[in-house]
Amino acid sequence: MTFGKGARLHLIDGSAYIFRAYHALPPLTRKSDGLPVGAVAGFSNMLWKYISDQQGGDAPTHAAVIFDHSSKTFRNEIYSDYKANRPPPPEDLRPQFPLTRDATRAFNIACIETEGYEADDIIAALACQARDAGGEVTIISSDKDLMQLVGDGVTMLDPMKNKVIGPDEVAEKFGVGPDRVVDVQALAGDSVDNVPGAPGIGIKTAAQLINEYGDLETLLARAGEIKQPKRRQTLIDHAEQIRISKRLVELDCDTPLDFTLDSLEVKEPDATALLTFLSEMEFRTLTNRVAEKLGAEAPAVASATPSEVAAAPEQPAIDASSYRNTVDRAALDQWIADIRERGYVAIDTETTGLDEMQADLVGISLATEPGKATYIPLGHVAGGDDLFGQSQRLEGQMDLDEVLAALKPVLEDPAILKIGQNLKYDWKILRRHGITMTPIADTMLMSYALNAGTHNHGMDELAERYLGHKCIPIKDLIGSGKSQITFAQVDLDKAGAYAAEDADVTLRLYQHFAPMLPDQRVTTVYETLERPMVPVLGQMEMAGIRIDGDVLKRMSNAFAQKMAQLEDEIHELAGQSFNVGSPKQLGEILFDKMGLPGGKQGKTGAYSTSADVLEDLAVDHDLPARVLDWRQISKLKSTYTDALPTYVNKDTGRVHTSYSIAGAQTGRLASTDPNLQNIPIRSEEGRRIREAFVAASGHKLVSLDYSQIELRILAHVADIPALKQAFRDGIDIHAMTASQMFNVPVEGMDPMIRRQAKAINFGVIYGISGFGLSRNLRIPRAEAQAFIDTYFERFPEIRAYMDQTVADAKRDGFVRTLFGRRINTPGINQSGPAAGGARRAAINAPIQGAAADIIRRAMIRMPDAIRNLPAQMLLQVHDELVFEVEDGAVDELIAVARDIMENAAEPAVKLSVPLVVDAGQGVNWAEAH
DNA sequence: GCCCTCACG
DNA sequence: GACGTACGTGAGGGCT
Repeated sequence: MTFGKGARLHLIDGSAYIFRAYHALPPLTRKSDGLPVGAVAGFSNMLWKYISDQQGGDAPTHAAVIFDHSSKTFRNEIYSDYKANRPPPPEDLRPQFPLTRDATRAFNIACIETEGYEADDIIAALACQARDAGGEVTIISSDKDLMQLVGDGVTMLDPMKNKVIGPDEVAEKFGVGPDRVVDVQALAGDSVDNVPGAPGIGIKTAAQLINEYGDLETLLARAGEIKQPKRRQTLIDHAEQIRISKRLVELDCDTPLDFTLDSLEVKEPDATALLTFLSEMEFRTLTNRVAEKLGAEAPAVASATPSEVAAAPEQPAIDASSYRNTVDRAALDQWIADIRERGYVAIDTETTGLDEMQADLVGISLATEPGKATYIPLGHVAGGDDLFGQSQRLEGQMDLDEVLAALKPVLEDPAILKIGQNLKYDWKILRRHGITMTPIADTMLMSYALNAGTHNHGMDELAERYLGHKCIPIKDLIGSGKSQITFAQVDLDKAGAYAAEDADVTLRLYQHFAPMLPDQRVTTVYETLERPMVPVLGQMEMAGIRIDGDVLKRMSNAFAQKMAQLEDEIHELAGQSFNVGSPKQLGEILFDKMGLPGGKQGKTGAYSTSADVLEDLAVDHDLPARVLDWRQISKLKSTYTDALPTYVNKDTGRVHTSYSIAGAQTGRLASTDPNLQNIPIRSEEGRRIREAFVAASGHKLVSLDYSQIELRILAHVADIPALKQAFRDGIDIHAMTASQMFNVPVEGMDPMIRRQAKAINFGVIYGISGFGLSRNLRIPRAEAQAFIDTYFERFPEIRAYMDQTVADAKRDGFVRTLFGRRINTPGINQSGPAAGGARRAAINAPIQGAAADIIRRAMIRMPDAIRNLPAQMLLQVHDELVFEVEDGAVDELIAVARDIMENAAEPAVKLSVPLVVDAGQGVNWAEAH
């Protein structure tokens, strides 16, 4: 097609892609030879995503990726310091530049660079030509220097935010239209590119001046009329420098091009060329993905590191058709003999659901070496509808009890390792059948010890990342949504392929991860903080906690009444009826109809109606105050009083949460289905929900919680003498902080002062900012910043610790807790706003993580310590453990459990501050806490 | 399935 | 000079 009317040209800013890819990804290297390829990988992924996204009716007819060629351009002749303070590209990025060109060509997209010109110049020339020929141009970049090109026929697209940048967006950024952007840039200058501009003038002022005088030349000619003396003098003194700046930022249409627009026509990628490139780069996931999409065979991708090869030589490909179901005793006995001989087995159970307390066992799969796996179907039924709602058991399955009886000695044999993925699930299922698996290994927890912070640890993700294998999705077997069936209804062949594959994959993951634990120095973490959690949490979850449904029911009714009443009042105040629960509708009422102050927020453009905002409005208005009340009650009702009773198990009459061991980045547990780690306590109405968590008759609930554990850890790791002494002396730590900061005595301290010190103490743990503290305390930002400055002056060790932690994270790509837990920090070397978040997370992780380690250590020792007491450990809430104890044994339990908790760090770590545990007891959780 | 909001440590 | 801002979670309801 000849370029002309109707043609659509996409111009991709290649250099921006490269740097974004480089900073967004950890420093990957090609496994076979160590060549750095992280940026190439990210770049290729972005190109692939771009191509995949361009399938609609407005897909481009022409496209090109444009690169910068060299750092010296004609602009250096205009101004020798242009881009002079830009650091050279990182060592490991440099060899990747030519590879990104290769990648572009492999994707069959035109690849353009010209000696002596920046990518921006070429983009400008192409955009002009294409526009003049009657085509439409989209520049894929968020570079502000390109915004001057926006106009008729030319738009930009921010590839990260997927947001179109048109004249309005340009005006929003620069305060002037695209045609005046260069004037503003000339005045404001640019520190990144070292464009001087006019000193003391930023974009805001520049836009104001240009809007007042029309354009830059008029402004410079009439500079003498400017009222502000300093500004006037600046413009007069620096007129020449400003004109040079304009020439630096200005892009013109006359960059010589040695090719035509027609040559940029979009072509289909050549499958062979593309797949060859990707497999040579050893991008396994992308190779497979591209092959699948193009309907081509993926070439083999080299993968294994030397240590992996040693662990698992010549693994056969994962092939679901190679497995055979085990359906008779002779075959089962053979498997058992094989397992006994080897001393290990990978195991996976298939059930009718996700709730281990309710799901029925449907089958068991086993694997003993890569490629050697089987499925033992036990409870499969006919799929279709049956006569009386009775399910028809399928032929060709062994008897469940017989199989379990045969496997039990193996599964409980202390000399045979049972390997699983998320083995807590299978452990609980089998425990319900009287089998207690031990010893165990868990590939999910191995990955967590190694890779926390980098990615999640589900089997499908691990298989894809580390084995280059895409597992059969469960949805392919049981469907989804309303028509979903249970695994019991899946036919035996399909079930066998799926289940045996899971065991096979688990075994391979085990072989992959096992040698890496010592390599990465996380063996101790895995062995002492991860693996032992499985039986401990398994028992806690199976114990469950009793809930008084009547109490919740009564509260729910009361809440319903109160909500209805509040709703009426709110509608009355609003003058119309609307859904109070809809932030969208509420925002429109508050800000459009009533005209209250409080602007738009967020990328969706919706009004924020968060509690923060409503609290400010509530000072002068009744409606937001009522909405706050309504929200609180609505939350309590829907999330707690209504939802909790639905989780009561029919058989046990108790609620059984499930803890994720590998869910949180820091080592904390997370509680789901239901979440029992966020039961209300801060408000009085909410706190009463805890009255419904009750002990069995003749028992009490006992709660033990660590006092200030994170601050104590901070005092220890950052080695802060004043803080450590205060903890040793048992002084009120927030009052002590306030006393040090504001030079007031601890005795008779103003509670407000103490409150502020407390907020700062917590803020420090989170990587404090003046902004955050000012919002939290509702004080002016300058005041908050002054507090923080004083704090760091009084406790300089904290600043040093924070700087050191961030430096470590930047150097290593991870931080560690006192106990060696490794938390990876990808993104710590990013630049821009995202870096702030990564920094704070890196500062917080060792503190939050060490606290998590300590309570894990206590929990792991607890079952043995309390084995002779009539007591059970039921819940963990980050720094709190909840027990159910017979009435007569409460005091003894408290003594024993407190001792374990207070000494949990030892002997691994000798803390320089004491750990203190507070205890409470009662018939319900509200009393006990 | 995403966003907003809010419950906890 | 501007950006976006406390760390870590899970769940329910609205809306598309």
